[in-house]
Amino acid sequence: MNIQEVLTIKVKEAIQELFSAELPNVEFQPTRKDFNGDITVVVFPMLRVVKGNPVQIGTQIGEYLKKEVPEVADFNVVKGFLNLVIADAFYINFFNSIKEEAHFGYAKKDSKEAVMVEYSSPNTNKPLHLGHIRNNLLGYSVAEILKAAGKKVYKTQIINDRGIHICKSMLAWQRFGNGETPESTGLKGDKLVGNYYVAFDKAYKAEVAELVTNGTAKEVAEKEAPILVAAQDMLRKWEAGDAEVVSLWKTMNQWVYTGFEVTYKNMGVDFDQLYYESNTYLLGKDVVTDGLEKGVFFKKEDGSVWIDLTDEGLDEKIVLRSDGTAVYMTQDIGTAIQRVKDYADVSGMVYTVGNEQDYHFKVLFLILKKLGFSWAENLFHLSYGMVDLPSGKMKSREGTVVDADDLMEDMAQTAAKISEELGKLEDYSSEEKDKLYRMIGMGALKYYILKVDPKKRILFNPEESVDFQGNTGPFIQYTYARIQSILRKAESTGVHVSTAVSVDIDLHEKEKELLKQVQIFPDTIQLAAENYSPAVIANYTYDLVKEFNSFYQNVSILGEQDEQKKIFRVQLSSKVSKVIQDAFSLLGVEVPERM
RNA sequence: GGUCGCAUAGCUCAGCUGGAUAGAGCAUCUGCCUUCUAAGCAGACGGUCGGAGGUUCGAAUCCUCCUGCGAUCACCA
Repeated sequence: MNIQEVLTIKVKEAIQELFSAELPNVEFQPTRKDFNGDITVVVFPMLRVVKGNPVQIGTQIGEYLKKEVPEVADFNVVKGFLNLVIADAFYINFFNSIKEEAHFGYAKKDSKEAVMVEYSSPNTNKPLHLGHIRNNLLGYSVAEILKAAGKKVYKTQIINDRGIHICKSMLAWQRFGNGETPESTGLKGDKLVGNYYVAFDKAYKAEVAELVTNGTAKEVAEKEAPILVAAQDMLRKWEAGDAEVVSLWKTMNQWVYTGFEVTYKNMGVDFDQLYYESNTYLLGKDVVTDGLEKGVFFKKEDGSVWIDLTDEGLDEKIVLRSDGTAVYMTQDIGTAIQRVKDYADVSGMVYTVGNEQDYHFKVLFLILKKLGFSWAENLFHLSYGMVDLPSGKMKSREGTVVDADDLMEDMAQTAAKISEELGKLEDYSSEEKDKLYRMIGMGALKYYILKVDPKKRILFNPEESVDFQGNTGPFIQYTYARIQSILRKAESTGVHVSTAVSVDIDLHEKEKELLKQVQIFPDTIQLAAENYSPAVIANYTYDLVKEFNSFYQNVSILGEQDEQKKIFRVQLSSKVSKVIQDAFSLLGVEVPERM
C-alpha cells in the first residue's frame, strides 16, 4: 500500500471520528516547493460534507494524522491546504523495497490481451524523410510504453508496395535509368528509386507544360500527359500479373527494402510482423458483402456501396466502387480483420498515422464498430502533426525533404564536434567514438521529437541544429554517464552497494526530493500508456535528471564521512541511473557509460 | 461553408482527474571547475495563459461564442 492509500483511509477515518461525516474521496497533490511538507491534502472539497472553517478542519485532521499515522511526522495548514511532512523512514523503507527490482516501474505482464501497434508504413518509391522519423519514433516508443505498462504488443507495419506512385518510379527508371542499380551507382536502393520518382515528376511537368504551350487546357494536359498514361498502363499490367512488370517491381522494391533496413537499423526500430499492401489490397470485399446483408452498408443505383454516417455527424462514405473494386477504406477494413485472424489475442490496435488522416480513421473505427467486432472498441489513431520546414511542406517528388539518413548522419557529426571540443575521450578508439557519437546524435534527435505532444506540428529548421544542452537527450545521457563514473569509482574504492541501509539515517532534502521523483515512475508509465504519450516519459525523465544534478552538485557522494549515508547515496545514484536507462529505453534512446 | 486539431515568456515547450504566487530549456545578464565528468549547478531578467462571456469557494484547465493558424470533407492512397 502506498502512502496515498494509507492516508486516504486515515483521513476518512478522521472525518468520521471528528465530525461524524462520510467523506467520499480525498484529494491529494504534491506539496509545492515553497511550503514545508511532502504531500498535501486539499481541504476545500470536504466543505461539502463538513461545515466550518477550512483552516480549523485542516488543523484537526492534521493533529489526528500526526497521532495516528506513524508516517506523518508533522503538518501545517495554509488556507485550505493541509501539508503533511512524511517521515524519512518511510522513504528509506520504500527505497530498500525497490532497490533490487530489475525494472522498477514496469508493470507485471498480467493481461492476456495484446495490442498491435502499427507504424512507419512507408511507400516503396522513395526514401524515408523527417516525417517518417517522427512516425517511427512515436510508434516504436508507444509500443515500448505499452509493454512496460503490462500489455503484450505486436509491432507491425503495412508496406505500401503497390499503386501508381510505385509505377511512376518504375517507369522513370525504365526510361531514364540506363540499367543503373544500387551496385553500379553505389547509391542506397531507396535513394536510387527515389531519384526516379523525382525524375518522373520532372518529365511529367515538362510534358504538361509542352501540351499547354501547344494549346491543350491545363486540366486535360495533367490527365493526358503521355508519361502518366504510360504509368497508369503499367499499373494495369501489374494488376494483371504481367511477368515483365512484376519482375521489375520485385527488383526495385527489393532495392528499397535493402535501403530501408539500413535506415531502420540506424533509427533503432523494429517490427514483429510485416504486412504488404500487394497482399492485402483486395481484402475487405467479402466483409462489405456481409455488411450489406446486415444493413450496415447500402448500395446505390450505379452499384457502388456506401455507409451512411450522417447520424454520427459525418457524411456518406464509399466502401466499394461501382465496378466492384476496393477503395482505401475497404482495404483497411479487411486488413484490420486479417490481423485479428493472424493474432487471436489481439484485442486492440494503435495506428500511427499523420493527422491528415483523422477523418479516415474516425470513419474506419466507426465502420468496424458497426460491423460488431468486439476489438473495435479498442482502436486508437495515434495521430501526429506534420513536420514542416521554414520553406513549407516537405514534398518528396519535388525533392524538398529532410532525408532521414542525412539527418541522422548530421546529428552524429554534431555530437562528434561537441565531444571533440570537450576532449574527454582521448583513450577511446575511433570505433568506440563513432558508436558513441551516433548514440548521442540519435539521443538528441529522438528526444527533440518525442518530448513534444504528438498532436502539435513541428517546425523543423535545419539551419538551427537540434540542441545538446538544457532539456535535451544528451543532457540526460550525460547525467547517466556521470553516475556510471561514480559507480565505477565507488566499486574500485570498495563501497559495498548491496548492504541494506539503516532506516535511522537522516535524509538530505535533495535525497528526499529524488526519492519522491523515483517513486512516481510506475504511475508515470501508466499515464504515458493511457495517453499513448512518449512526451510524458520524456518530461518525467527530465525532471528526474534535473533533480539528480541538483543533488549531485549540492551533496557529496563519495566524499561523505558517514559510511551509512555514503552507501545510501551510491545506491540511490545507481537506482536513479537505472530508472533513467529504463525510461529512455521506452523512448528508444540508449545511454552511454561515458561521454 | 461543415467537421477535427492547435493557440501559455522574445524562441521551443511542460502544466495529471479544476486548487496555493503559472513552470522548464534556449537566448540575455551574475556567480561557481586545487573535491565524485561545467553537455553541469546556483541566481537574475522575462507572462493581461489568443479574445469575450459563463459555471465554481477556486479556471491556463470545464461550457458557449469569437479570432488566428493547420488539417480534412475524392469511385487517390
